[in-house]
Amino acid sequence: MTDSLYSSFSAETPPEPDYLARLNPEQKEVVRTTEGALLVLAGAGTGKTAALTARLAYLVETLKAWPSQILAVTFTNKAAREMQMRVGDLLGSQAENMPWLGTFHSIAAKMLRRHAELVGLKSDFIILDTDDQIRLLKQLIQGQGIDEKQWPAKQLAGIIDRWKNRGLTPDKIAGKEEDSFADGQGAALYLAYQKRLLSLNACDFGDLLLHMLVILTQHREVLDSYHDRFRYIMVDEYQDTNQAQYLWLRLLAQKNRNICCVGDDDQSIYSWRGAEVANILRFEEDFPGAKIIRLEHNYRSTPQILGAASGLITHNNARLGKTLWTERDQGEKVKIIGVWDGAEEARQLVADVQNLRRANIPLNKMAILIRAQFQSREFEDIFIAKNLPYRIIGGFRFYERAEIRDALAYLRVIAQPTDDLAFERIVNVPKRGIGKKAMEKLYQAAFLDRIPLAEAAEKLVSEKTLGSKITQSLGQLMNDFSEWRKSLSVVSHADVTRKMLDESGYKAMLRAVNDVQSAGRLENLTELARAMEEYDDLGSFLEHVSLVMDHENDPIDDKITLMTMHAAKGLEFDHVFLPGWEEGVFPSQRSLDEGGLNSLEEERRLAYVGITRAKKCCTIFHAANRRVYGQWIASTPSRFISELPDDHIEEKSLLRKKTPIWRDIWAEDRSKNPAYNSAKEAITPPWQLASRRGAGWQRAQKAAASPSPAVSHPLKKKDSPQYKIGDTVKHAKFGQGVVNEVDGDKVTVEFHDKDVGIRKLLSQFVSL
DNA sequence: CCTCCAACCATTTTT
DNA sequence: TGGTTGGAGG
Repeated sequence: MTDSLYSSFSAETPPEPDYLARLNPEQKEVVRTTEGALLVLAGAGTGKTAALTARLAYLVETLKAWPSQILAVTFTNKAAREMQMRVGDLLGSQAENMPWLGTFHSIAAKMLRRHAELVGLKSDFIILDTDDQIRLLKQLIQGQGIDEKQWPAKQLAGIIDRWKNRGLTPDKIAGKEEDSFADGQGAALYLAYQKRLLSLNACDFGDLLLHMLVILTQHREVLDSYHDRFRYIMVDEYQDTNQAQYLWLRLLAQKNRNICCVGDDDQSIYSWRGAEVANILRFEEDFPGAKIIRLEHNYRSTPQILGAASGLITHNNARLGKTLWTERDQGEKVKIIGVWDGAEEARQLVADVQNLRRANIPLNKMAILIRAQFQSREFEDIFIAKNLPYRIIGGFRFYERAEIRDALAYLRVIAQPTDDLAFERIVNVPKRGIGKKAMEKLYQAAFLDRIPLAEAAEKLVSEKTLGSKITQSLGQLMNDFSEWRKSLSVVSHADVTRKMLDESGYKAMLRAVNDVQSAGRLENLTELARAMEEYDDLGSFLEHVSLVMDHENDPIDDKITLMTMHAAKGLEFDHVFLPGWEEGVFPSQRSLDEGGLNSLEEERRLAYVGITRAKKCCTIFHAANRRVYGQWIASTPSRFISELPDDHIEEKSLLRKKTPIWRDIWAEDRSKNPAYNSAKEAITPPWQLASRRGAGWQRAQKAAASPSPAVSHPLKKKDSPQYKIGDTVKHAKFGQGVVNEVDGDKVTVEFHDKDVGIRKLLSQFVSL
């Protein structure tokens, strides 16, 4: 569209603003449909965020609402941040005042802090992490005299979480539900847990929404105030909402009814954590007269990739249905490569990567998407060996690492001496000789006087009721805490943190270990202090941590990305590699065992998400043999491969037997066996057999020498020559160093870089 | 109270 | 196979 075209009818219609002109007709319709309920079914790569942000800008620019009158919710902080940024680009300074753009949890927390007293909390309540939650539950379970081994706290945490996701308060747990834990004690434990949380002035994640639900249903005036405030509501990734979030939205939207939900039922991959696809499938019933707009013009992938993905997803039944199309050039077919085993898969994949790299394609444009974390090992090993820069997303998040959590616990105690859970966590880290017995005395003192643990500790120290050694070290700690607290008013909180990490002996403890991991841990702590500098004070930093829990790592470096398909949702790459497409791995046997057909469909949606991440090229791998729990297993290619339409794929087998007969096997099975789709009754893959057979069988198999790839593909031990003491060697990450000690295939190297220090590593990771 | 070894058991993950 | 965890022993 050109300017002249516009000017010709500008007399009646003013020219569209830029952000509208850039959109396609369907996207424009999304923007202009401001009143009433609207469901946008946005397929993968169809410019959903562009439409959503334009709609937000439009509402503000046409003066339908102030930025502060729009509620815009996302699931992740990343999505919220991106939306904030893009709205900022469109609206400029006006967008700075978007107080209600955020994740479900951050918005619910913000609301809850205003009305905390209505559910018995104070507005400065703390938000617990999963670790705290489990420790607390463990105490309650043991307190009830229940065998914690038979009924693990982790399981109860999961059950309570699911109850909360469904909007169920303890009084609503009845019948069968109660029985799901420790012979009917579930509901009682849930109630006890909620009481304990209140006494700690604490909340878990589920509570943020649950408490708000209670408040909004029981306090009309609060609900009214939000009805007046929010003229428009927008929800991203609606297919991921759980029952509680749905109820919360419905309450808030019930008066104005201006709610716009965006989602894609084909990309619903989080049912296992409470998301209900039903919410999106049922939208029209929930909001009678709702309008539905489909975004089907894909701007991301080639027709080949889209064709393969679309063909796959049609095997699902529970879907609203969309037909994606694209104007892009045909492109390459999806490649399917069969290999002998996991090691060859990794080697082959990396060879492909290096070919692309030689063609000057940056590593940033490539990604390896896996089903489960255990698959990452094989790739990490080869990345290090081949010196290929990589980035692993997910796995352990920064704020979930033990050392970071410990440091945060210290900070929490500094900020709030009443935070018992934090105190408990670090009182004996590093070791201060405060064990079970001393802790029992502390609990008792705290319980009798109804005071926090830290206060009880002060008391016992001054009364000298504990052993002299313990009194000494605990006294020192309490003293340190008050010193750190005091210095908070003198120096920055980041500096207090550095001081604290030193004086508490925490850093010294890590340094004393001196293994491969401790150096990284120390680095993380330094990074933590640095990250804190961006926050005004300790309180706001801790709030950030409990809600945001993420930590951007530099995406500027040219590295290949390795992550799960779950983590890849919403992202795109020119070249996508999908390894491990074998029955049992993907679709995951565990998932199938648990949820049957529904799970199979969810796995298929995950496969769809995986393929649609690719812009130009998509390569799928499957191995004939794989090691599972240290056991070699012959594996069958994934049924998903057989579901890809023939004309969009290109198969290559690197096995001796070139014929990919397995495709026919699946095809035959599908036509003959009506149970194909019911997962459980489908032919039993070897993987499943492995997980079901007892250890006795496994040993027998081992003795009988199951297919050993070490024979067919001898590992090139030449890659790791023998080193002598005194040799100067080089490591991809740690740089140069001198060999101190040789132990079989491991070497101990003293690296020149002092921050790295002395490390023991596999000799294959270093070179002369 | 701490350390060490055997027993155990292995998805996906955001907030 | 390998990481975690909890109980026994020092």
